[in-house]
Amino acid sequence: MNTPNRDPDIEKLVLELRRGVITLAILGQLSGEQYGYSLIQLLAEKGLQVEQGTIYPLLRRLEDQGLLQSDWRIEDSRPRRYYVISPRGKELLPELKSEWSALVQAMERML
Amino acid sequence: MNTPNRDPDIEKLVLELRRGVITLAILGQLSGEQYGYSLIQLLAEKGLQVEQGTIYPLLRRLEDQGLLQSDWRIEDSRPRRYYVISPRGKELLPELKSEWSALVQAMERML
DNA sequence: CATTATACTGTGTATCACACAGTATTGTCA
DNA sequence: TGACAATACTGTGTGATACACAGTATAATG
Repeated sequence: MNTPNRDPDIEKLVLELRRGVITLAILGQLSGEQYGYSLIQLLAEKGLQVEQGTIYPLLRRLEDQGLLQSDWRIEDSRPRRYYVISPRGKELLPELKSEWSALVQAMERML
Repeated sequence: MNTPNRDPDIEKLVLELRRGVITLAILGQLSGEQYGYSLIQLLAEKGLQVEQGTIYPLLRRLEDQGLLQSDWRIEDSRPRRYYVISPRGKELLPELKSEWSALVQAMERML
């Protein structure tokens, strides 16, 4: 993975760009249930590449912070930990969204 | 400073959102010369609050990385360190911009 | 002449994305 | 059937970095 053949300077900057956004993306997508692996694929589909080593710890962290809920379930075959946004998360999401669009607008004024 | 009376959880998340963007904003604004203090005000005008403790180290770091150039000058009264984008920075900026809009678009699909 | 605004230099800390390593199960297809 | 890829997770370590906090010093303003 890791978008090859690209200037490593750019790579680092882009990584920092993406950084904060990942949490917002996850909260936005977890109105419906997802487990880690499916979430990675979902985000990739929408154009956001995120590593396993990023997603899994992040999901646990967000659950610790009370923004997500999870339960460990054995459907189908493999056991999977399913995550959904929590009430607290639902409460914060719109505010985060509006902060995001404020940021996007500020950037539009600057670029 | 520090946008008062706001949920500290949100504050932390917004901070992470803003994080990577600051570099992009600075590069975008330094087509014209600025010194640290004036840059802070310029960004604030456009809607991006950044602390002194963020800007000054960041400017030095970006110069170390070769994205900015500076010279120390005594105009008017006080001595000031003036920064401009470097050739290298000019080279990377468009690529960073397009990564940014890709990110914005991905977010639009998700929110 | 005291206070505020200007303008900078540090040091320290917490957060966090990702690298890397490891485990185990379930297809798939030759 | 047996190797290999895909699926699905846990865990540790590292590097980057925004901001807090502290300090210095000059200029403008009342």
